Amino acid sequence: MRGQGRHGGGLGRRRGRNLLRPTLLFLMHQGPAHGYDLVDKLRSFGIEDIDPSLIYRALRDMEEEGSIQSTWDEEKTQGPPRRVYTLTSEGNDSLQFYIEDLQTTRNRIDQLLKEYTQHMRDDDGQFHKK
Amino acid sequence: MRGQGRHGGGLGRRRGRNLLRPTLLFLMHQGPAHGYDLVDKLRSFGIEDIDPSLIYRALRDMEEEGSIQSTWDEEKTQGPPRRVYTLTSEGNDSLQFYIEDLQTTRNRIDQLLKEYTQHMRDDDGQFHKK
DNA sequence: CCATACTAAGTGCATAATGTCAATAGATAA
DNA sequence: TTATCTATTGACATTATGCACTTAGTATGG
Repeated sequence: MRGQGRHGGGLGRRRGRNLLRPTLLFLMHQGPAHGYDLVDKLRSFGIEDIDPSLIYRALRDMEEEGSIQSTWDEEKTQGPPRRVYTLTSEGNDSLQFYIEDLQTTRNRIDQLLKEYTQHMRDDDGQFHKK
Repeated sequence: MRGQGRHGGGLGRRRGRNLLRPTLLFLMHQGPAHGYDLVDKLRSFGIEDIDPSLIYRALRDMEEEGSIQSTWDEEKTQGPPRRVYTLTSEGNDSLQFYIEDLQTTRNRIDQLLKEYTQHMRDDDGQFHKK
């Protein structure tokens, strides 16, 4: 499996990293979906300059971790058969962890940006050699 | 050099949510500093469960990239000699890129969190099998 | 029928980023 | 002189990400 070994249900080393996984989990929280659709839905979250293989990979990895499950779609498609991914309750838990993690991440980014603009206002955009 | 080749002044692969480098650059924007001090100052930005070697490494890498410069401190210390790191104007530019990047990252996190709470309110916390 | 394009998913390899642990070495105080 | 804190560095392993390429089914037009 790619990625960390989970310990105690947390996000392990995936803490504080990118938005792909949490966004995927969120999308599947809304209902089952195919990889190909997810590639498209991710666009509206700003995840667009990404090779589709990364998304398929994330899905496979999350399945190995037990966050989602897949079966082949019964219905006829415009091409080869599609996998339908469904969130498991472990995946739902994982999503909760991600959400909390993202909240603290956002707070930290906020703090940095705030202190930055504060500093810029006080000191007029110059960095100080001394 | 560790890390990406810079192309056109952008952040390359270093975009997203890792706050170490932008925070370091911000701290040095306020004035020169030693690695050992920076390790400490980072705590107030929530960066505390981190091995100091990662910070020293980030500093060395950023020096190779030209974002900062170092000299050995003249003054006597409580231990071995210390490096003093100073932001360069390239580093200042880099900080600007990071700030902008963090703004868009925050917006995306915001969007995800908002849609998530929205979805939870509408659909009562259940994920949907169908 | 055949070329082309789109749909759908997966593989392999390379490189970049991150983490862990230990080593070195000066200063200080017991 | 042993231990502890200061200060930085190095080696090695693991994890994450990006890119190029492959496989294959379906649809469409000539």
